[in-house]
Amino acid sequence: MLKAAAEMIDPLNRYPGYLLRRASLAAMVALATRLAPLDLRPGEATVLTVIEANPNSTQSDIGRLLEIARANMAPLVSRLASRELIERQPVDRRSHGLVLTRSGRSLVARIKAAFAAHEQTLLEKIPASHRNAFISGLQALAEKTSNGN
Amino acid sequence: MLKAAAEMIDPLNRYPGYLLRRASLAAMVALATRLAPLDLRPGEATVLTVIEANPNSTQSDIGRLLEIARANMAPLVSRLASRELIERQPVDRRSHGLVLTRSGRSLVARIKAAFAAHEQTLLEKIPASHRNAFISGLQALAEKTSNGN
DNA sequence: TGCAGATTGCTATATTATATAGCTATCGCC
DNA sequence: GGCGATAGCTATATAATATAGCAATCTGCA
Repeated sequence: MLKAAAEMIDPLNRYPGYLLRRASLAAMVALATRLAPLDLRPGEATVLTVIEANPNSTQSDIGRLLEIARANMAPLVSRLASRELIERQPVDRRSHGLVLTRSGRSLVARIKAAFAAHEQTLLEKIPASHRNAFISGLQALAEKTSNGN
Repeated sequence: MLKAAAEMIDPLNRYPGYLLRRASLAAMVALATRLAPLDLRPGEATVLTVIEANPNSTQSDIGRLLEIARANMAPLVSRLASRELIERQPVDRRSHGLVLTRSGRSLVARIKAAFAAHEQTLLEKIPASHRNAFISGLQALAEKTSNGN
């Protein structure tokens, strides 16, 4: 009486919202797998690339950009610092700017290679003629709803 | 020295994988908000619509279809049953088929309306000329990689 | 200039989704 | 008849995310 999933009616398979979730989940698993050899989770790798692109940003700045709550940035940054991938440069007595260390810079090079390979793998699944429409659709859905936070 | 997120360089804004995650997250929050008045989370609402479309499926069947682990289906189904939205019909002494109760059926009608409104809201953000390419792109990324599970 | 209110980094905690391990009872099939 | 697979379930682990609150510090305005 076991029913194979393929034999069941899935009323959701045409729903963009459902597909979006499934696609995102699959991509996240693939990315996490790719980053595992670097001992980084996707959020950590992302923060490192943002620090490279915006040296001396505070962790609040980065949290705002990536929509990571301040409370969750603290342990994340702390772990990166304890691995000596980043350093905290004092900005004032309350905050500090984050910069990559030498080993952070070399790790970011590997992260960017992993990201590029990951994105390449995703794009390859989509016919070239659809890629621009696909990406601009994602941008429209990902857009923040104009709250300054 | 506060940097507005808009002033920072975001090296990820052209990455489909990153956009996918942001879009999916935004859509999930919107859907959860829409379902909150029904006291349902997205997964529960989804399971109810699948039961309607596939009456008498076992919870293992449904878990396979939606990729929800058996271990996590148990409490989910149990909660729906305790709210008398579904009933368990014995199939054999080991498993049972799930069917909607009367109140489950009327709730599913409201769920489907909420889903339709949600999907409509998502689609409206995408130019009509891009929608087909967008959806087929999502389908390509969401596709399971041919493992029988 | 001095103070009120905002911000920073942080801890602690709660919620939710997801994943693994393992258990018993039962089923299907050879 | 019995072995391996499956169903449902509990307990537990991991992770991402969210809120509350706190002390130190900063900023801007009266």
